Amino acid sequence: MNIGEAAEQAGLPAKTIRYYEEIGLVAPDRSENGYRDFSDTHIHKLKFLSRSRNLGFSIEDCRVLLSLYEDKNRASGEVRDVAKEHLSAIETKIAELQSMHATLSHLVHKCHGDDRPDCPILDELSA
Amino acid sequence: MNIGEAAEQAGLPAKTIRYYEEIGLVAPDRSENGYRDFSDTHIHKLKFLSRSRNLGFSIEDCRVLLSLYEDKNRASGEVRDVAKEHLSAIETKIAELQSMHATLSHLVHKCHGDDRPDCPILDELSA
DNA sequence: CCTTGACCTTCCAGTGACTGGAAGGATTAT
DNA sequence: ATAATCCTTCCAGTCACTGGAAGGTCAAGG
Repeated sequence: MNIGEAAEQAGLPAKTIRYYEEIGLVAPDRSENGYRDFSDTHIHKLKFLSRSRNLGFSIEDCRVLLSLYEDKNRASGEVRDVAKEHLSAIETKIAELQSMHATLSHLVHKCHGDDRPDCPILDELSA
Repeated sequence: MNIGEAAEQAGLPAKTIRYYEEIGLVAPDRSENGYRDFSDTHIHKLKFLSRSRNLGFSIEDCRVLLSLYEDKNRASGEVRDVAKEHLSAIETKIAELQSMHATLSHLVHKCHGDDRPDCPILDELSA
């Protein structure tokens, strides 16, 4: 199948699929006319990538996960380690964002937000 | 003061300060030897930028906030709008991360994580 | 048969916000 | 005098795409 249909099936932009090929995540065949030709296996892989990326895994994580997926003798512990590492990165990020949110929402509440120039938000940023 | 001390005072890497100059966020003077020369006002601005960036504002937001800061007649409502917009972006991001976290921690718990190849995480990613 | 439009190809450049490093000039300390 | 440290500019790389240009291919309609 051509890249357009592959994109639709996998839920990824065609551009992204070309990029994934370029960095060696997927290797579609080529038709005689030079068009990429995706099999169901390729689509499967692309969906795997799409789901992994949606869970926030980096491309390099995805590469590892894919290779573990294709290694029928992998230890599930290895997969778990990658996932746990990523989980704690997510936790860190959430904590950072929550801290920003707390500070900022406090400031927004303190600011009357009208036509007057007096502004606690700027006061805090410049303090 | 030279860039090294400015960096220390502002809590920003020298490289970052040069970058901020390049994109027009700060405009230090120059000494005769060609070195950048930072006044207290410049340091103040750099600290402002550092704090804003730490709250997650984009560089373009920072540019707006700085110009509002320097406009003594600004309406605090404008500042508040920028901050509120950013707050809701943070909220969106937190929600996304929490959703990823929920899915992933569920999978991690389901995976026994030992030497056997059977792995619910990969099953889910490939499902 | 020709054209139109939708598809496909490659290649190059840009995004955000830095960060690293090379090559070389200036200053300071010994 | 020399070594260490600081400063300068410029170029390239990061991450994961995304946009666009220039051009080849294919299916449908007139």
